Amino acid sequence: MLENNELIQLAIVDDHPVVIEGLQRLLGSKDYLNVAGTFTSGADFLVFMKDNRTDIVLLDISLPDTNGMELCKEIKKRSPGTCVLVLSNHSERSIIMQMLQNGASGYLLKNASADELLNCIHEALAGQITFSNEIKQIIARPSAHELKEVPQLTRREKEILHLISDGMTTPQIAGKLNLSQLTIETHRRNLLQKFDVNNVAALIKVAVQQNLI
Amino acid sequence: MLENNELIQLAIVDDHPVVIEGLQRLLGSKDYLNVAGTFTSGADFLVFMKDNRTDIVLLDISLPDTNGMELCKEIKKRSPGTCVLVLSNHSERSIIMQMLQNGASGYLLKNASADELLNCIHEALAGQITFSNEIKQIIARPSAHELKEVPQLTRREKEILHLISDGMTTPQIAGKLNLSQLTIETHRRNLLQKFDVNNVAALIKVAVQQNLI
DNA sequence: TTTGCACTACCAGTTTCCCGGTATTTTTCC
DNA sequence: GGAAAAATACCGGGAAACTGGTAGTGCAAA
Repeated sequence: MLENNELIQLAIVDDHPVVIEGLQRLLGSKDYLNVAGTFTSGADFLVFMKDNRTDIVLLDISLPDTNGMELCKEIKKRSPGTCVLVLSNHSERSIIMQMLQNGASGYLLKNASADELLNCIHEALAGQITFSNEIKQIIARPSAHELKEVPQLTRREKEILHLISDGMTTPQIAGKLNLSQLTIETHRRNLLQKFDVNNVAALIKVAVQQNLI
Repeated sequence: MLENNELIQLAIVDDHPVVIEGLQRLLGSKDYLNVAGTFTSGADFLVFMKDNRTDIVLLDISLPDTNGMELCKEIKKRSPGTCVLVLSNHSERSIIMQMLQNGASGYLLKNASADELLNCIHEALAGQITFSNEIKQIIARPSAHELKEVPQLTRREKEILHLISDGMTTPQIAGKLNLSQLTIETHRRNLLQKFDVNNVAALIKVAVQQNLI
């Protein structure tokens, strides 16, 4: 917890110097925070962290020397109290969610406004999970972001999709619904076709990612 | 878009009268919105909507006559301009995400504070996707909410999990990684054991839901 | 240096899934 | 009431997945 009137120590990790400079100009003018350091590599930041309290780090994912996902994990491991706010051009739902799972407190795309960035910084420091509006949109409706159409499923298809995702086999589903195994097979086939995938692993992945399950 | 000084028309749909009453007390005192109607059934609300502009509806999921998921879809179908803000005791990630996919603009649990509710109402009306803090927490880190431990995966296991979720078969993965099919089979076996599931469908569902993919 | 973990590989048998479609009945909606 | 959509069922063959384990090598950490 920050003491009253103590400056927020903020670090920036991004492989593009112009991004760092822009962020410095924006954030450097705020009298409640101190841009304690800026880095173009993950390794340099990890060294910095050893001797410098960092309340929050604005972290890009694409770095020359490290995988941002692993770096995020490593930051949280070494300094659990440091908030990681991802600032990235990667807008894939999968990357967003994995970064959150690896300990990031928040995620914004680089096109977020200055106000949004500042707001997210404050929310993260307040202990909240924080997303920019565009990230919330991606999380809520990934298909809209990917310009894909979510397949329209019939009542029975939805039911069977859920049962498949619970790990039930075709014989088990047939038993539960009192239908022929061949009927279940046809529904599975139809599901694979509607989602344009070849097997159940890809089907379930897309269905969960598109918030159908 | 609301005209300046025009009251926000808000409806409440919940099967518990005490919840409705509490919300009315809270919201009824706000001079910028009008509690246009309260309903304990989905059907009644749909009838109401026909003749009454509703800018935002606070919607429970468990209703006596309808499935809240389908009701949400139906509301958005009949009146796309109406914001649906889910107010529910259901905290399962799966339900949250399905409601969002069905068109809800936001989601809060019933234990959210008055301030959070009001804030979410404003964000939803501003065209944003909005979550209470607890919902963001659940979305970001479902395992923490479910008091489950996310399995620790080795580097190879992660790689193979991703490839499986992309729909690749064991022979295909073996070819891609230059490993024996039997090696891939062992990794798959280990993944199933770590996640305590019986097949790949359940494996991928849990992995995506826990934000590992 | 030793121990433990990760990774690789083995393999036969059984079960399940996917593929190539086609066809009939029931339900829903206009 | 009719058309269209949804649901049900068919079925053999081949491929893939799952199951029951066991075992050896290399690397990392203590």
